[in-house]
Amino acid sequence: MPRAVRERHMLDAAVRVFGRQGYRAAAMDDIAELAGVPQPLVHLYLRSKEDLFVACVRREAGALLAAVRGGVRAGDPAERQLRDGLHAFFQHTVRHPEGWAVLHLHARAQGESSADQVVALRTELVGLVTRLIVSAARDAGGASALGRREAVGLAQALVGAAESLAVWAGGDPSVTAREAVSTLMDLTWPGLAPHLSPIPPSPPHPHP
Amino acid sequence: MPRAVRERHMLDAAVRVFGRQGYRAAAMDDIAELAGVPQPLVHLYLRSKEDLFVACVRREAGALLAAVRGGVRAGDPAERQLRDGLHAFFQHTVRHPEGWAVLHLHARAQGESSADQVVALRTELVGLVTRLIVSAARDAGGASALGRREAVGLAQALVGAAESLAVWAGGDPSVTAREAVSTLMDLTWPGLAPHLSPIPPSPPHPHP
Amino acid sequence: MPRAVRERHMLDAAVRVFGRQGYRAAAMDDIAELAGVPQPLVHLYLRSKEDLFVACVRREAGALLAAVRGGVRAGDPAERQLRDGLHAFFQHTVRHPEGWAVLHLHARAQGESSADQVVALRTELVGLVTRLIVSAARDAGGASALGRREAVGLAQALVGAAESLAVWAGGDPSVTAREAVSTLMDLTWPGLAPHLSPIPPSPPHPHP
Amino acid sequence: MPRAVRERHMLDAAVRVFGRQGYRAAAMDDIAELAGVPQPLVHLYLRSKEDLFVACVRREAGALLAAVRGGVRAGDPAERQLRDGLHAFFQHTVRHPEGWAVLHLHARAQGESSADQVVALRTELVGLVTRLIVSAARDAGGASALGRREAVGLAQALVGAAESLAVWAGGDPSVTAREAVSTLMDLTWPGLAPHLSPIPPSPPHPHP
DNA sequence: TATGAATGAGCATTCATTCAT
DNA sequence: AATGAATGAATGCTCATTCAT
Repeated sequence: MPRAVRERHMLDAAVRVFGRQGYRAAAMDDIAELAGVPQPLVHLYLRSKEDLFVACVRREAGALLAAVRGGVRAGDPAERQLRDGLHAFFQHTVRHPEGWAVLHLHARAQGESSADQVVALRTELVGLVTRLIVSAARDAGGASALGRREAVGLAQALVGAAESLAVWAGGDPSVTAREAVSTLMDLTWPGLAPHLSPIPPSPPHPHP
Repeated sequence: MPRAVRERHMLDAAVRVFGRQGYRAAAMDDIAELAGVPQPLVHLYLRSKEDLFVACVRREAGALLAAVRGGVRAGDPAERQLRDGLHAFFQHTVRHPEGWAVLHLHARAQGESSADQVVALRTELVGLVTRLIVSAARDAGGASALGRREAVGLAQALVGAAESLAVWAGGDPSVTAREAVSTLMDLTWPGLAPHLSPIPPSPPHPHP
Repeated sequence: MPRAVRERHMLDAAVRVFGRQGYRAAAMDDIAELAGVPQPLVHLYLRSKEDLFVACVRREAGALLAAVRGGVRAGDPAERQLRDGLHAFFQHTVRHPEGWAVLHLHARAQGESSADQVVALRTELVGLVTRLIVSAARDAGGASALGRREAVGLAQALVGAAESLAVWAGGDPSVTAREAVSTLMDLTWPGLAPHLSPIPPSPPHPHP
Repeated sequence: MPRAVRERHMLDAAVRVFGRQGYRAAAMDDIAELAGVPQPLVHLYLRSKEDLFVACVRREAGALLAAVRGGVRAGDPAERQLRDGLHAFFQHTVRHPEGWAVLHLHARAQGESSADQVVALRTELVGLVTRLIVSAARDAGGASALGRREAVGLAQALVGAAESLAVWAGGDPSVTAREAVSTLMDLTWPGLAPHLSPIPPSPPHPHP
């Protein structure tokens, strides 16, 4: 069996165990057993428990980010991009609950190196949203003055709301990704739209 | 020294240590030392490490909830109540970073009993917001049909956004509680208002 | 059982195990078992394996040095002091073979801190002999020019010879401490005496 | 590359690593890496860690013995032979510090098989000196009765003194091999000479 | 009641050694 | 013959918890 695939098995197992038990409570023995390999092999491949954890976090962060990026088409209008990005986000977190738990629950509470990965992920996501807002606002002409700092604040709030809904959707199977998107867009698009479009779409929510 | 005050010292110390190190990494020795009591006394008063942790979570959750409740006046209009509640929330989390870390970072990741406390806290906060929305919507007449489930979703998103901004404000001293409130209200009030007022109050952002 | 005596038992056991197996081969478990205490207690009392080893070395070095010092009377003539010191040295090393093994065999080969203890012990012993030689030479008048460096060299050789004979005597029960003293004095006194007495001591130290 | 030379490289590396770290602390990995060969090859050639160590000890013991033997001319007078042998001894130990460390510091502290090699080396050296003394004494006629046992004792002391001076010279570059020889001869020759020369050669230190 | 002392269980990590090629 | 890969065994150490006073 090639090394790469063995290593992936180990990471899979590690994400599962770390996601369920947290860093300290997770035993290297359990991870090795779940991966079906002798425990020293885990050390041979991934050096130490901390390195293994950081590798998990990095992989899951990368996967989530890729999912979000992959769900968005660059040329689309801002609202479309936002909806698509959120949809991809919810779909990914719901489909990978342990990875999401590692990122959202455990990685921030453990050593610097793993927390940094999460900070980087958040920075990336916030940046994505911020860029979307800023560039759309620029297209909208000078109508509304929206500074960089304000945009970042809005993006922080948006990402936080999305995380919360991801947990909500993850814990209740009756909540679909699509519903989470609608909920979040209903709540925030009216506040966002005026900054992003030249003419207020005469009634913001046209209900004839 | 009366038992109650000794016990409070222990909880203070425990919140500090748990908040900084997390559940597993925190050593009972450290907590006892910081509290200035011999370590078996902690067991005598709080039974076990897990019980101690749950007690911390319960106390901090209660304090946060009390702060939010205390910041709101019942008769005020919905927007006022929301703003005041958020302000109290941000102020409390910023002023009690270790307690906030225990609640936000660690409590959800450790055993059922502590996670339950956080769920209860969230349920309470979400309920607060939900009741605000629902009752305001009821006052607004049948204008907009907003079901309980939709209201819960919105509240979840709102609370999540608030948590995110609390972390943001906690990590950057230049961000005031007031700015966090504005940011969140700017983002979400336009989406909320139509449901809460009889007449869509002359479009929130008047664009002639 | 008082702490001091428990700790001594641990050191006794440690000296035995370290003396027989060397530092790395010695297992903390073995030491604890031989001492009749649970293994974490050893860590509680003596912190770490290295600290335990250093404590052993320090104790054995101190004991050997005390034995040598205790065997010598300050006012006696140089030859008498040398004989008595050597006798005490051989007697002690033969009676405490494991302690001697720790000092002579293992302590110099392990970390700095333990090697330093041995260096200190040797420095002390060499200093003892050097002072004996130098002061006796001074008493002898300017007859023979014996510089400090030469005296140190002679002392180094003497101590080395003594160590070798200690191993010899330790390995062969038929060799008594007294015989080891005679052997070493026969070999070295004729070379030493001329430096230490004004007139080739028809009686070396005339006591009228 | 022929097997013999590969094997020598391994022994070279092993002596370096063993000399610096001691038996247990030395890792087969380090030795293999320093020798520039894959680690299983070391096992293939030298069977096991212990065998490798014994091979090192045997080689270094042989080299030291050869150096001493090579420094002495058989027909020379006893004093000359002793001086030359010591000179060769000091020169070799100073020039091969790691080999000397293996022999003097580590080999005696590890398993029987390596300790035996050191015993054999010492026996050889002691035998060399003993034969020198005994045969010179025999030449000297019955003047002094020097039994075998006495001769062995003297030789033990002499070799021990030499070892001590070797360490002294090894640790202080200002001490030359020649100075070490002088020091040791000054100390011991007066005690040795009477046994080795027909007529106590007009007392070594003339006492009228 | 309160405390100094003790202990049993668990865990990450290292290393010599051996397969499978 | 020679090597990359794998593994079983062992070890130092920490910590929550409980006695004995």
